[in-house]
Amino acid sequence: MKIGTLAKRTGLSVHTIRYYERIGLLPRADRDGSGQRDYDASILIWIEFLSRLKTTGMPIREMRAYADLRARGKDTGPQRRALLEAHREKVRAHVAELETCLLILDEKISGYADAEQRIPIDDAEFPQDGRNTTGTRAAGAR
Amino acid sequence: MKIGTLAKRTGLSVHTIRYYERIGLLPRADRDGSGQRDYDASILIWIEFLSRLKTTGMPIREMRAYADLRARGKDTGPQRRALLEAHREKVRAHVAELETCLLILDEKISGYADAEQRIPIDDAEFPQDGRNTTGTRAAGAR
DNA sequence: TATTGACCTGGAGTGCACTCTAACCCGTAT
DNA sequence: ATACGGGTTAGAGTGCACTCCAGGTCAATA
Repeated sequence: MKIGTLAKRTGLSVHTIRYYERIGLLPRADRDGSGQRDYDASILIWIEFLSRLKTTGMPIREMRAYADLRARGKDTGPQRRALLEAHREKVRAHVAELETCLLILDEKISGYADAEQRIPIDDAEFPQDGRNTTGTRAAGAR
Repeated sequence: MKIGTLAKRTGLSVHTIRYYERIGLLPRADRDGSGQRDYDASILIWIEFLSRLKTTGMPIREMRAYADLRARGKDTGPQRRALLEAHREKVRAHVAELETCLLILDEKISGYADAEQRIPIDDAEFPQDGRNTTGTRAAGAR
């Protein structure tokens, strides 16, 4: 598989794929006869996992640390596990924080909803912005 | 309250507070006799809310849009509400994504844990290369 | 009086994670 | 034969969100 295909399959740009290789997130790719990168399907799994790490907010330098351990292969299992466990805790903490923020957002939104309730469509007395309040008699007040 | 105090109370740096004012996230602060910013306690609530938005991943330009609506005051309630509702959906979606990632992390970590289980402390023998050939019995030959 | 520490401004610098450019090469289709 | 649609490199540029610096003012303390 060539780099363009890989890009399509992963959602990364070809630029990003080359960038990831340059910084060591992806292993140096095999080349075909004319020097072009030729990927094995197995790379898809690795990239997908990297994307998960990215989604969960892991910075690139940490992904690189993980990638480096993986490249060293044997005996680095415990370290990789420790790294992922530490990361998992951070993600859990972040999720908890987000849940709290969601509650606060809910409250704030309810506050606005209530305000809209208390002052019905009736606030036609600030016409200037022309917010067409749902088309209900545009020719109204004033 | 002066900027240093506010910084301490909010966890922002004084640099950041001035930066936020410059870009319009914070209202222009009142000044005391000698031109120094003098904050009213009410700013704490606004900053706390901004921090929530930030925690939930809202980019600064969007916080600014919200701050601008707020500054315009009257009649912008519905727009502010819409903005927050849209944001809330993004946050919910992100949380869901994180939950999925957590499951995958769990699996990955279990995988490493299992591997450590299968090869106890016994692998003090470093078989130099190649795939472990797991046969190193040590524990339960499987 | 001199020093200290906190404040002020405009503007430069930083780190991250891409993203793009210039100038090149290669194989296929018209 | 040449145009095109890929690929290659080193290196420059971008956008975000700060973060810091130089050079200054001001009030209080040693």
